[in-house]
Amino acid sequence: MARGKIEIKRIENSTNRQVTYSKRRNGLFKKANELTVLCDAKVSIIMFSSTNKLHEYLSPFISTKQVFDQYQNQLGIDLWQTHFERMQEHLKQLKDVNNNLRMEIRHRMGASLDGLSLAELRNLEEEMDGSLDIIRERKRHVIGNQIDTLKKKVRNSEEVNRKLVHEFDVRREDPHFGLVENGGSEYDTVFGYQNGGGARIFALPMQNNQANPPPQPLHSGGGFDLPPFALLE
Amino acid sequence: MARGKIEIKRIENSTNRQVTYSKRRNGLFKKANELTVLCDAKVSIIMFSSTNKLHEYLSPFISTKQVFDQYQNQLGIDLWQTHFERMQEHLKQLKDVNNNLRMEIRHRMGASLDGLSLAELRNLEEEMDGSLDIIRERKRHVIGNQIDTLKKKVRNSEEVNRKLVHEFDVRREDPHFGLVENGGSEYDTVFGYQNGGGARIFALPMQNNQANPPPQPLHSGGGFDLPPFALLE
DNA sequence: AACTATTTATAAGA
DNA sequence: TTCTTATAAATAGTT
Repeated sequence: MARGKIEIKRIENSTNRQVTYSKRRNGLFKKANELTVLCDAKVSIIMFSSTNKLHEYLSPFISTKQVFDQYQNQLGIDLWQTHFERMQEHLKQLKDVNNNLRMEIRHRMGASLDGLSLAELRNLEEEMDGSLDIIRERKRHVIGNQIDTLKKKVRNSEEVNRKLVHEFDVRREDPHFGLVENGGSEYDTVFGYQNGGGARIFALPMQNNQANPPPQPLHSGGGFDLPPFALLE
Repeated sequence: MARGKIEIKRIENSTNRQVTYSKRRNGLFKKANELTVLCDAKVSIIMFSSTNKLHEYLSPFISTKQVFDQYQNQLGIDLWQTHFERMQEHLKQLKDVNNNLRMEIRHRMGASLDGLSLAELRNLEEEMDGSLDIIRERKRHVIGNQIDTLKKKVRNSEEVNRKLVHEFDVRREDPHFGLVENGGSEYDTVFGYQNGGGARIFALPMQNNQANPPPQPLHSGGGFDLPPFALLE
């Protein structure tokens, strides 16, 4: 429209086309804006160049979403309808599955049995009978495990107790026991087992052998002043 | 832009505004179309007048939905995101519920019991035991009903049989029985009961009385030609 | 809706 | 890209 008329057909020169696109885009947006102001209208322009670059004009005080919602409203269409419908369908399916599952549970709880035929009732009974056997077996297994664990704990406890009683007896008969080098290591063994086994920590009845004074001071100030055989949590 | 410059601000005269809107809208759409052709671009213009009338321009060979999808793609946004997200959330919840229900059923089927504590196992066992009682009770009830129904059928059958035998006896003693007008209606009653009750169709155990020549001709054309005592499925 | 004086847009060139 | 400018196109106000 200047320096010569042009035919309205695709501009083959790519650079030219690009330039014209840019110029005319500005012109279009300017016109759109004038229209917005002069006529109090709402205008949304979305355009893509031949290289798919996006450009947008939007009248002030509105959003693209508003434009689109109003657009769909006035045309009475929903461009994303199928998408939503598919999700709705999915939701419905899940709800149905849900209801079926609930009904199955109800049956297994002995409720809503009115709709079941004799054959179905027999099936249900047999199946639940079998399941119950499995569950009882499992329960027995768990109980068995717990009993085993308790037995081990008891055995440990008895072992420790036995050794302590033995030490007690040895000392009573031999006041110089505390001087024997090997005496302590035995307790260490007990210790290690106790801790490594994850069992309760045992308050060691080790007398302070540092204070290893004259004849038999061991009993007076020794480790046996501790509360005897206390199991600490 | 002609016959005098105008200030770009809202046209207060409503008629004027309307006219200008119309003229400039045409101009805008024309420019948009030229741009589309010249530059091989895709343009979408959606506009609403001050009276909220909708007008749209769209380049050929594309759809408004395509424009919008591409628009959202390139901007990396989804204007309906929250809407979809809410549905997705709902879907997820339903799936979770579903999974929980399935797990509950699995437990009740004696599967996947490893995760259950002893207390839970005990609970499950007790509950299922109770449910099983209910189901067995129900089964007994259904069986009872069926037995009652069968008993009724048997009684009916016996009744029919008794009457037929009685008729047989009567006839044997009184060869002229067939001439009594009321004789047939009694059988109709029995017949009707049998069919209306949904029970098996009873092939009447009447011997082929055709071979009962001259004396009682009424029976020859009747319904008593059927094989004796056959129960039809 | 048509006309037209005038403004505005813009193609081509720099 | 931007500026310039001759010219085409758009359009405000009128009929």
